Amino acid sequence: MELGLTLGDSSKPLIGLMEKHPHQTSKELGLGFTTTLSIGPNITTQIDQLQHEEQNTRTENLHQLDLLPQLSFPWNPPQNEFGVSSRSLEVNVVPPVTAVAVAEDEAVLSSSPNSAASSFQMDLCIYSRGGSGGGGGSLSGSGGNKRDFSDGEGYDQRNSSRVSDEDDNSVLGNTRKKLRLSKDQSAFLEESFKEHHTLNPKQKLALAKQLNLRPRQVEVWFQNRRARTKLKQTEVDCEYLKRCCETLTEENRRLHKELQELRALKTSNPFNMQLPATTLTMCPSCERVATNSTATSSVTNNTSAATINASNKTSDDSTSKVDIGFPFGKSKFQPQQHLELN
DNA sequence: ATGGCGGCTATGTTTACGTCA
DNA sequence: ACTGACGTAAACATAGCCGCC
Repeated sequence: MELGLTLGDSSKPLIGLMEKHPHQTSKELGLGFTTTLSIGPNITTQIDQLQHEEQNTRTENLHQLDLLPQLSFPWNPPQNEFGVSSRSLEVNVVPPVTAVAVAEDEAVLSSSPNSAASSFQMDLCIYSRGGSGGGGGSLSGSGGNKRDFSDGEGYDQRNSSRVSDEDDNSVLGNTRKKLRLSKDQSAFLEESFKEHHTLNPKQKLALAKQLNLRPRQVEVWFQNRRARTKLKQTEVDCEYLKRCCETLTEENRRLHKELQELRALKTSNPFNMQLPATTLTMCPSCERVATNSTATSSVTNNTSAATINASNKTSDDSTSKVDIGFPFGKSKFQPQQHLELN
């Protein structure tokens, strides 16, 4: 049984839900049981890896490593006079005026009537969204949004797209033009995302420069990427828990059935129940009495004939009763010692 | 100590775009 | 070729947290 995450985030194939929600009870998570589950022989290794990686991640976060300059990607674009990659990207190339603005760290747009920026401002008039803050660049309609695009990024996008769409003469009014990132750009961002899931401002600027994008675009891409990763991980977790639940239900059903059979056997032929004492074991973790077949083996051992301690020869129910009911809620119970799913 | 401010992230929503029947 | 449904991803909106002053 293999559960994998395939969204370019293979570094974290499986994250235990409990680890991710250390302060939430299983009930809050909607699980209805408190267990640490183990599926497949590799789960411990995976968790160890994840813990190790998480530690690394924490270390990264603590030191805020600026890894970008050291990154070596399949292609390392040469720089043009703007300090911007001159590699030709198929789409979404920021026009020179925007590139300059990026290179100058989102410089305030020139108001010179003859400059390219002036036409840019004209485009702003076309593309400013109605009722969203006006031409000042602020998109905070309700005052709750403190991000007011003071760097003008949000409008660069419309400008660049407008320039690229001038040929088709499409007047889009209040609609925003959205451009797909090129494969190279996406791949580069993915590589960077593998290195670190968040960017500090320096890294953001460096990435934007290298990819010929605006810092805001890089920022948004990382936001969306994190969201996608989380969504995917949630789906994986849900599927994982669903399978665990199914397995545990089946195990519970099987054990109840086994218990019934034992009781029936005991009732019908009490003298044949005198069996060696060694067949009864105590689970070291949950301190519950269990038979050998369940305490040391796997749930796949369906045909095991559970035995009852021979010391209970008297057939006294109070002493010979074997509680095989699944011990949900036992805090010490660690199913990974009992369950192995194939 | 406290409040305002700016920067950041997480999360949810909107919307443009690509694909496919 | 055209079209509508649908999925995806870029962009946006909002709330909350944190550090700084």
